Amino acid sequence: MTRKKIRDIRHEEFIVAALEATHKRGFHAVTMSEIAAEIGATAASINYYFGSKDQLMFETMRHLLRILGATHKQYLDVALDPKDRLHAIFDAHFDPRFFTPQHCSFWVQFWSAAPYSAHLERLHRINQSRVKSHFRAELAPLVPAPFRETMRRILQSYLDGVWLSVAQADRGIDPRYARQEAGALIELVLSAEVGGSN
Amino acid sequence: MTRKKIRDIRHEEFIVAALEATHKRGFHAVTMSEIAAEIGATAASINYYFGSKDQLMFETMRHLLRILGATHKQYLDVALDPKDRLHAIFDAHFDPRFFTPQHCSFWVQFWSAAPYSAHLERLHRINQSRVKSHFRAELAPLVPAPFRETMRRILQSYLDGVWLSVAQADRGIDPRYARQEAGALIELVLSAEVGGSN
DNA sequence: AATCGTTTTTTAAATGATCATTTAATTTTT
DNA sequence: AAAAATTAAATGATCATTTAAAAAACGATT
Repeated sequence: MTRKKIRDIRHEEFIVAALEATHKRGFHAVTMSEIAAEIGATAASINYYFGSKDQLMFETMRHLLRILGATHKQYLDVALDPKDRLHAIFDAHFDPRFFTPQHCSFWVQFWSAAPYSAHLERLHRINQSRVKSHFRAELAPLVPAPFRETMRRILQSYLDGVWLSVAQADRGIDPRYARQEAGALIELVLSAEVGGSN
Repeated sequence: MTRKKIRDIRHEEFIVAALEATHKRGFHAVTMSEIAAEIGATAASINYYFGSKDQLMFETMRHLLRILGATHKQYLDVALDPKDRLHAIFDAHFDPRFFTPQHCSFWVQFWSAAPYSAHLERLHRINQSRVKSHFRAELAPLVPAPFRETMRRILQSYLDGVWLSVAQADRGIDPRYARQEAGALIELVLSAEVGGSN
């Protein structure tokens, strides 16, 4: 049953290689040869399979988005109440599979390059609005309408900021700690009505 | 009294040009010629004044850090109580002079490239710990010790995340709105003790 | 299982383009 | 006239991508 086509195997391998090599050398500095060398292959075969360097990077990001989506789904499936569902967003982003300098640094560098490529920008917009609508949906039963949008922005900016910091800290951050901290912020946000307008 | 040396004038001009051109074309994509063209000069003169492209980028970031520091100082000078002082950090980062796609996008791209250059990394570390210690100092009289470090991280990640989002939104965000939102987060953080441990 | 032709995969080398940087000469300022 | 500032052109290096050939995998036929 190991009927996997070579094509699919290579696809997977080169994407992993792209993540690794990019983390080592930087999104723009990394060369085709370096990526290929990561799996003992040659630059030309990247083009054979992906057509171009840009396309490889694009597919690599799509791969990250796919596993992020799947992970999020897993957490949603076991969420019991609205608060769990809100936690699920952070749990997914802070899942050990993702929450590594490798992924976060690819992520940050990719997005910071996005505004300069229609191709990448589109992917960014799609992902951004996906996350946005998830946050909105989960916050709806938890936070009264007047504050809701503000709280969403706060949570979302915080989330981005944490990834940014992981991208820069080469030792990474313990996922458990990140979740705990996110939990603290969620508690704050949910107590907003109580805190009132000081 | 216009005794400004040509050297200083060009320095200033090229830094502005670097910001503008980088915003248009991206940190890595932008070329020396494009930056020079921004002020009707030629690539060679950038090297005459700065020695290299990297050095120009480095100086440009130092310039941003300088005016951020000066702006922060201004706000601190009129702060009356600890809460004002905490606000001052956000007021500085969200000052109209800074809070533009141009600055934020240079900022984000620069930092995302920082881990790959000892030169840039050093600058990053210095700035990072500067901001960290400011946050710590301002939070000290406001938040009890057990929560303090968590709150600091939340605020700091949030701050980074907002800049990231401005870098990507090409129309920018109204500074007044950003400050208001930061104010809301500060209120949440300061009410933490009340909210207690749920 | 061995052979041979076909297709797929891989590579080494060639191509071509882009740039940062250097150099040497020119223009401008002092 | 000397020094400073500027530039056009040359240099040299780096890469992504293309090309053409080699190697490996495959499959049908003995």
